[in-house]
Amino acid sequence: MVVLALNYREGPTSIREIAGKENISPQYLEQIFLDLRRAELVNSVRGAKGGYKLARPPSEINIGDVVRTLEGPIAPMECVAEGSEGDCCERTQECLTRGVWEKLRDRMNEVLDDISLEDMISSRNINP
Amino acid sequence: MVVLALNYREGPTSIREIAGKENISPQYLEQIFLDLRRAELVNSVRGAKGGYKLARPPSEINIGDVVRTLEGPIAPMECVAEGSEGDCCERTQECLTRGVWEKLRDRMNEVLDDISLEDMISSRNINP
DNA sequence: AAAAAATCCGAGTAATATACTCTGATATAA
DNA sequence: TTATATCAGAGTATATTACTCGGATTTTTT
Ligand code: SF4
Ligand code: SF4
Repeated sequence: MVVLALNYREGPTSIREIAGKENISPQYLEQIFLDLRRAELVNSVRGAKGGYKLARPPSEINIGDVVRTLEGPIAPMECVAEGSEGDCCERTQECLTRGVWEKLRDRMNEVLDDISLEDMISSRNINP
Repeated sequence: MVVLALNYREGPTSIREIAGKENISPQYLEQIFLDLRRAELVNSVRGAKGGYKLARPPSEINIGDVVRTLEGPIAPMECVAEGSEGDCCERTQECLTRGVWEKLRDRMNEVLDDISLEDMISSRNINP
């Protein structure tokens, strides 16, 4: 996604190109981009001279969206993951630990939702 | 550890007792407590009527210490884990993503280091 | 003294997740 | 027509991790 952000003004970028730059196998990268496209974070152009490009400007795509798309809900424990409400453990009521995971989960999402691809390529807002 | 915090004034608590309360197998719990003792978060008393007790008051034991002891370094990616400086990836210099993981790692540690066992059993400082 | 109750310790196992590959189909440009 | 791409689903293989097992040691109770 960082490579696509850098190429945002250009035409589509092919998997081959990105895979070469980042030392990832094209086949694996392909799976990743399929998920990104289904989540509408990128658009695809099929056929020769095709490839992928960001669906929105880099400033409007945050890392939280990317990570949640590729890795699922951001959570330190299954029981506080978005979508698994209660079905993971029967003692969610009396559990004194759950609150910790909820707080951690919320901070994690905040951090990642607060960084955009634009921030990453301009190295702003990440390390002071 | 929450159970030990609740029993802090009493004598040592046995694995059997905790395992029963929390629905964990005693054998597994044993392994966990061995690590906690080696990290000097708990003291052990061997023999009949023995068990474990917190090495310090609940207010002086934070969740970060417990988690790092049992799960290793708190980090969203291997390459930003404490102790794996550089040896995980050769492109740490030009990597634009690493800064994100560093920031996330720091915030995660901050959250967990800021919650003590005392906070958990009194349900303060966790959920407003 | 013997038995019971507990921690100590090193291995070993089994299920699961995840990183990654394979094969083929479809679409588009040259 | 050919080369270059994405699309798609299934399969594999490795590593982690949750968990177990067997036996030794220490202390209390009988
Ligand atoms: S016991 Fe608490 S922390 Fe553990 S899975 Fe259940 S609700 Fe979550
Ligand atoms: S490429 Fe960057 S984020 Fe990935 S392992 Fe290397 S340093 Fe870490």
